[in-house]
Parts: sequence; C-alpha cells; structure tokens
Amino acid sequence: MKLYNDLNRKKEDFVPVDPELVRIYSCGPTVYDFFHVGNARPFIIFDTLRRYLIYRGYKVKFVQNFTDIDDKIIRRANEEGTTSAELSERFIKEYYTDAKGLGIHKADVHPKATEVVPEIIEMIETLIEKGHAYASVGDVYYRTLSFPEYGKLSHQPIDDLMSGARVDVSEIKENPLDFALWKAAKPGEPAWESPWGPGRPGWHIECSAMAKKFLGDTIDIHGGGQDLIFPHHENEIAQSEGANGSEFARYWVHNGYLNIDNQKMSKSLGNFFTVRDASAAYGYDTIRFFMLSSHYRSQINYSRETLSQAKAGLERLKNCRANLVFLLDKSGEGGLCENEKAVMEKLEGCKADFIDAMDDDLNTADAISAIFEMARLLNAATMESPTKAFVESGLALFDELTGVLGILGEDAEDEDAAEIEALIAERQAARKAKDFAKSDAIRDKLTAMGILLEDTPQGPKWRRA
RNA sequence: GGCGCCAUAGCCAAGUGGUAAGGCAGCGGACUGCAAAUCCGCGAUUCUCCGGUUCAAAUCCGGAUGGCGCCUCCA
Repeated sequence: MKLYNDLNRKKEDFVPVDPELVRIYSCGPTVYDFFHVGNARPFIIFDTLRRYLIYRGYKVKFVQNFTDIDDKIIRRANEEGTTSAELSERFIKEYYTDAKGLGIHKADVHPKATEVVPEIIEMIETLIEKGHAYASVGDVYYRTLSFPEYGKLSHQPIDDLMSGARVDVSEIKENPLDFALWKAAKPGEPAWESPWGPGRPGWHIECSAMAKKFLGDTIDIHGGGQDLIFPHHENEIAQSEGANGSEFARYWVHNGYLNIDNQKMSKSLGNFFTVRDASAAYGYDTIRFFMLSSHYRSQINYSRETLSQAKAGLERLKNCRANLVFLLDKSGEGGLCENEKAVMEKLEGCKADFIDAMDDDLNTADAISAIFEMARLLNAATMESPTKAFVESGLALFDELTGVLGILGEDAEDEDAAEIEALIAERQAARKAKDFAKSDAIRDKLTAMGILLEDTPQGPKWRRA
C-alpha cells in the first residue's frame, strides 16, 4: 500500500516497523461540544484506513485521544455552571453516539488527557533534564530552538516561523516560538499537583505522552486534519523526539478541509453544522458516504446539493443490497450457471480494482466506483431467476467491499416488521381484486411510515427509507 | 513575505505520458395497473487559458487567469 507522507510530501510504500502490528495514533476531539462535520472527516478517514489495513491482514492498534481538559472546556463549564469533568464526560458520551452512527469503530484505546497526567509530568521532566524545556513562573515551556529539526513537518524554516510568531510582551518565554507544556493554574481552575506547582498539561504534550504510553516511542501512522500540521503535530515531534531520542511517527497522514457552501467553516459566518444536526437532515450513512466519495486529501464542499447527491448515490447501493437479500430465499437451488460464472469473474475484477484503488493512498473515490460497477453487474445478473449460489456469493462479495468502507451499516431488526407485513398483505389482496385505489392508499400509508415498497416479479419488496 | 493546494460535462468526482472511470441530475427505450426500483441507450473530439518538451500531455516544464489553505486556537 502507498500512503502520502507529509514528512517528505511524497507517496511512499507503507511498511510498518513491526510487520505484524500497525500502530496508529489519531488526534481526537476536544470534548466541550458536539463535534461538527469538519471534525467528522478525520474520524471517518482514519477509521477507514484502519479497517482497510485490517482487511489486508494487518493487526492494528489504534489510539484516539479525548482532550478533556483545556481552555475551551473550562470556559464552557463555567458558562454552564458545571465542572470540566462533568462537561467532558457528557460530550464523550455524545461523541460515542455520533461516532457509532457514522460507523466509526471504537479505538483500541481512547485515553483521556486527565488520565495520563503522571506520564505527562514524567515526559516534561525528561525534556527539562535534556535541556529541551524550562520552568518559568509555574509554567513549563518547550525550548523550541533546542530542537534543530523543528519545522520539518510543516516545511517551514525556523526563521520564518519566528517572524510569524506572535510576539509575547511578557518575558515568561525565552523565545516567542516556545510553547507551553504545563500551565500554572489560575484561581478556580482545575489543577493537578506537579513539581512546578499546581497546574494542567498543555495541549500538545498530551498526545506525545499518550502515544508513548499506549503505542511506544515510534508509531507507524499519525493522523489528523491538515490544520494540525502546525503547530500541533510539529510540536508533538519536538516533544517526543526530544524526550525519547528516536523517530516519533513514520507516516504523517492528514486529511483536507471540509468547507461549507464553498466557505471555510466558522462560527462568525454561522455556517457551522454539528454531525448531530446533519445526520437528522441526511442520515449518518450519507455523511460517511459523502466523506469517502472524494479523496481524503482534497478539500470537500459540504452543501445541500452535494449531500443530496451523496444520499441519492448511496441509495443505489442500498437498493442493490436490498434486492440481493430479498432474492436470497426466492432464488433457485443449484450451482452457478454459465452466465453467472462469467459475472462472478467480473465481480472479482471489481474487487481487484477496489484493492488497487485503496492501495493507492486510500483512494476511496475510485474504490467506490468499483462498488458501483459491481452493483450494476449484480442488478443486471439478478433480473430474472438467479441461482441461490449466485445471490449468496454476490452478496458476500458486495458486503465484503462495502464493509471495508463501512458505508452500508449493519442490518437492524425491524420492530414493526409484523405490522408492515400485514399492511403489505392487505395491499396485495386489494391489488388482486384490482382495487387500486385501496392498494395505492396503503402504499401511501407505508411511505408515510418511511417504508419504500416495490413490486417485483417475486412479490412485493420493502425496506426502510 | 515564506510554504503549499486546486481548476476535468449542469452538479459531484477518479484519472500523473498512450488517446477522458464512476455517481447525481436530464433525455429516449424496456419492464409495471400506476409507481418505484432495475436494465439498455444518449453527454466532454476534450480536461481554465497561452506557450514549450515529446512520436504521443488532462497528465511533464514555463507563464497567465481564477479559487483556496497554512504560517495564530482550529479536524
């Protein structure tokens, strides 16, 4: 597999340090609110990368953190008259709700920053010992100039970074580029004891500490949004490599931005959509499908039109699968006929195309086109009395590929099935009696219940919209 | 000022040297009580523009125009 590595800005063959186990760290949410559709992109992308690596036979250890202590959380908690801990717990729960809806599997470890404070302190002490950090009035800062490779991920000469850095009027920091590892507690803020007095960890250090604790000094893939390249990931490299003395992450993979109506998402423009709200409008599955319909590194545009198009496209794949499931117990026994054998070969060709696409830097857009081709072949081949053997193997292959992308979700038991089946039977009776007014009325009623009904040569077929 | 990205049919979107995937929308046909779904057929002589390299370029090089991002919290 090839992956684009931002360290050298090239597609590289992916070779994990340990051929048996791929170690991935992906930056997770700061839990002070529902996460928005922009946040959802990396979650979906790296979930898909993880699924694909597993599909290709790797074992994967996947770590995604929760930032559960920071300025925004403290501020929001104060506004709501609650504590940081309660607020972050609440939005961690909400994260899991949306993540599950989006088909994002739970990470192997979901560490919280507040759970690794001892490891963070230990790492900061190491950095101080090695001359990479210094304490200053209860804070601790990273001495950026002590790490000569600073800027190697963002490809910025350190001089340019310095000229762009905000000049700090105070003399707390030695250099404007220095960033906080430990922040002294202000009155009323949550605080942990440390050698430098009560305080809390800076944002960047938590990821370095968690990656080290759960994945070791060198990880294979570090993921996140492009906006984290600088300063967050640059700082992680400085911290981890400064403290551990070894390479931190071998492949740095970043997803592109998500724009709203061709504009950058921003609260001042009011073009902000949470996944919770977006899912109500289009469905979680549409959001995931939409994200995977373009290459992960390109910018994508979230709009009413693009989401509606994604929903319609996904519909085609859902119909294909529903048709196969419907035919499962209605198809004839016996082995594949000659024509079906030929189609199966073409389906295998689609699978090969799918793998080629995914191997090429996770080209999910191209991979999806292979699935559409597969759908066309399956639809055409099952128009009249396919064999059960064909339907079964076709469905298995279809599920295999859509499952890697996680785009069709899992079958859910329908609690209203009995009632729906009764209505459909009633409608069939009306149709048989050529009482079309009644049969159409029943179909309208089912439509209102969110049931899509189709008449087929094998009888009526229904599924949830 | 520094570092980058993008420009492909009405819309979305693959394609990094060999003669333009796929999807949505639309049109025609088949099927259907009607519908839905599905199948078949139809759309870029051409990839923003201008030069160049090459037997050959959407793909490489130079330039122009337009759009965007990072360099500050941010997925």
